[in-house]
Amino acid sequence: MSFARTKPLATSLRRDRWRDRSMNVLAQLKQAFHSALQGMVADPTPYLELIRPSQDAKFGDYQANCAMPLAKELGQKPRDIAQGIVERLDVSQWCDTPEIAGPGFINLRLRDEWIAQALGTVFADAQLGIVPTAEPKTVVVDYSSPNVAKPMHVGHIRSTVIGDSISRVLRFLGHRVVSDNHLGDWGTQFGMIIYGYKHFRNDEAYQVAPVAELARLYRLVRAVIDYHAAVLGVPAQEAALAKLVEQRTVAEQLAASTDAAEAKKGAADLKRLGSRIEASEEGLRATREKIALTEDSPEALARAQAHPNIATSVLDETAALHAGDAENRKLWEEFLPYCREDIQRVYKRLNIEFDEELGESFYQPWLGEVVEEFQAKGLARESDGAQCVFLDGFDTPMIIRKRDGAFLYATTDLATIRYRMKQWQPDAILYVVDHRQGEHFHKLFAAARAWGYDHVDLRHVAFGTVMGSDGRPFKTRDGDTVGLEGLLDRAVEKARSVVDENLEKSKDLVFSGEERQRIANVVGIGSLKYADLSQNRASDYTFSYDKMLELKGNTAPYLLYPYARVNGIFAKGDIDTEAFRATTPTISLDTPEERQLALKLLQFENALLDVTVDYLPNLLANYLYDLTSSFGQFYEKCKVLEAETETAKQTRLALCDVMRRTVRQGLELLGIEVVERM
RNA sequence: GUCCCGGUAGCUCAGUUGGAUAGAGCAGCUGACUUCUAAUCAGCAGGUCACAGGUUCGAAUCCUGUCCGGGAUGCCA
Repeated sequence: MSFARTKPLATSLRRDRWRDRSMNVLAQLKQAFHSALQGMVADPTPYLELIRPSQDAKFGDYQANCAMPLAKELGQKPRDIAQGIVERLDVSQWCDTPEIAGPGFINLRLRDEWIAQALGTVFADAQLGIVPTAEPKTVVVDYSSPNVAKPMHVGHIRSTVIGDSISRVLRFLGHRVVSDNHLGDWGTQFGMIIYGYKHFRNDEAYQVAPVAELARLYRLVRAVIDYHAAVLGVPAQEAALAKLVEQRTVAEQLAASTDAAEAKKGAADLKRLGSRIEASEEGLRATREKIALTEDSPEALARAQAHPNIATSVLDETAALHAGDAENRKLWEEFLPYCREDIQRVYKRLNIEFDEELGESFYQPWLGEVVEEFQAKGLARESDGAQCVFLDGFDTPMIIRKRDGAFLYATTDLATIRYRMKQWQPDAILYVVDHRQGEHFHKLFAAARAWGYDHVDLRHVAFGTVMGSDGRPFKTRDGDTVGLEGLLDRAVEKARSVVDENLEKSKDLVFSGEERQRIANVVGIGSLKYADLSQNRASDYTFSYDKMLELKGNTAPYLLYPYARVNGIFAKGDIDTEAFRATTPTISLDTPEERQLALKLLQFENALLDVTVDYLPNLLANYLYDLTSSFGQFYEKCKVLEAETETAKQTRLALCDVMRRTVRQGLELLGIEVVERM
C-alpha cells in the first residue's frame, strides 16, 4: 500500500522557475506560453516544463515541445497546434518570430539587443540579477555526521561536500536553511577510548596534547580488537575461499561440456568466480598482514595477549556509559570537547561550518519516551523481546528497542525528527547519507509519517561509494579506510607540483613560494571537492588525484583559470575593477562567441534552480563547466584590450567581469575558493 | 530468496525527467604560443546506450522479461 504523499519541496521550488523576473528568460518565456495556452488547455502548467534550452544552436536558443503531447489531448495535428500557439503567443519583447520545425517544435531565437540589455542589467546588479525566492522554505540539511573520537576518513568526504553545497545553494536562493551535523558522539568508539584511557594512557602526553593522546588510544584499542578479530576470522575466510575454489572446479567441468548451453553457463560462472576468488584471496592476505603487524612487534603482541576479551570489555564500557555509570559519564564529558575540537580542524581546512552540531547524545534523554509513545499509539509491539515497528510494505520491522533494553539509531533518528519539527517547523529534512542506508530511511520515513509527521518532505539524498582505481571501495594498501586529512595533504601536495610546473612556463609573472603554496591549497582542496560535486551523486565515484587535477575537462583547475585570466586582462589594461563596475558600459553582441557567452551568463539562476529540484550539485558544476568552455572560445576569438571599437571593448570587459563574478559565486556555492592569479 | 541502485566510446563520466544527428575529458592522431596567461584553443578518429520485447508521432530515458555488477536484508551505524 502506498502512503499519502507529502508535497515535495521541489514542486514548489519548480514553480519559481516561471515567476516574473526581469533577467530569467526562461521564466519569462514560460509566462508568455502560459498566457498563450490558456483557453487551449485546462491547465497549461505541465506543458511549460517542455520549454527548454535548445540542444543545437541551429534550433534557436530555446525550444517549446508542447505541441506534440497536446496533439493527442486536443485531437489535432501537432503542427497545426504549434501554429495555433504561435499565433496566440507574444514573445516579441525577447525573441525573433518563432519558427515551427519538424513534427511541431517551436523554436525561439532571442534578439541580440535583448540579450545585450539583460547582460547590462546583470552587470549592474551585485546579486547577478538573482532575487530571493518569493516562497522561502525551511529546510534542515543533515550531513557529514562523523563519529567523533574516530579519525574522519574518505567515506565522510561526499556527505560533507554535497550537503554543504546543497545548503549553500538553498540559502543563496533565499530559503531558510538549518545545517545540522548529527555527530556520532554516543557510540562504541567512546567505549574504546574509555577502555584505552583506563588501560593504556600516557598521563604526560594527555596533559600536553589531549586530542592527540585520545586519537592514539583509539588507534591502539582498534588495533588490538582488529588483531583478535583477524585471528578469529582466518578460518572462516579460508573456508569461504576453499568453497569458491571448489565451485570453480565444478564450473571448469561445466565449461568443458559438449552441451553448448552448459558450456556457456560454465564460462560465465568461471569469470564471476575468478574475480571473487581474487577478492577473497586479497582479503585473506590483508587479514594476515594485519595479524603480522601485531605479531611482528613484541610490544603489540604482549598487549594483545594481555587483553584477550577487549571487544566485549569495550562494549561493557559503552553499556556502562549509557546506563549512567558515574566514572564513564565523567570521562565522556571530559573527552567530548577534545574530540569535537579535533574534527573542527578538518572542517576548517574544508571551509565548512554548521548551524547546529546536535549529536546523538543530545537526543538520548528522550529515547524512552519515543518508544513509549510508539507503544501507546499501537505503532510498536514486542516481538522476540524487542520493540518493533511493523510497517506496510516491508518484510522486516524497524526495531526501536533491543531485547536487552538498549536503543538503536532508529530510535535516535525518530527522536531527532520530533525535535527538529518542534524546533524549526521545517518544510523538508534532507539526509545526505550514503545509499546503503536507503532501506533504513524508507522505514524511518514511513514510521515518522505514521507517527504524525506527514506534512514534511523527508528525503534521503543518497550518494554512491568512493572507489579506488581497482574498482573496489577506496582503501589503503593495508585494506584500511583512507584518512581524510591524509587525503587533503596529498591533494595539496599534488596540486603544488602542478602549480610549480605550470608557473615555470610563465616568464613575466613572478610568484613567491608563499603564493604558490596558497594557490596549491585552493587548487588541491578545490579539486578534491569539485571532483566529487561534478559527478552525479547517485553514481559510485572513482577516486583519482590525477584526474581531479587535470587542467582540461570538467575539473576545478579548468574553472579557476578563466577567473585568473580575466584578472590578468584587467591588470594588463590597467582597468580599475570597482571604477569599471560603477560605469554603464555600452553592450553590443556582434560575434557568435560574445552572444553565446552572454546567453550562458543569463542562465545562472536556472542552473541553481535545477540543483534544488533533486538536490544535484553536479548540475551547477556542469553549468560552470559549460560557461567556462564558452569563455574559452570567446577568449580565443575576441581580443578585449585591443578590440576594434570602444563599444566592443566595453562589451567584452563587461562579459569578462560578469563571467568572473558568476564563476566566483558559483564556485562559492560549491564550497570552493578562487585565486586571483595562477 | 526478497528488495534497492546501476550497466552509455578503450578509460572516467554527462545526458536538462520522453524530443530533432547520444555529448565531454583522458588516452590516440593533426594543427595553433614575437599576441589580453598555451593551466588554453581548433580539428580527426572512436557508439548495437548490456540484451529481447512492448508503450507512441518520437525511447539511452517509461513498462515487462533475461543477463551482468554492486548494495541492503530482526536486535551495528
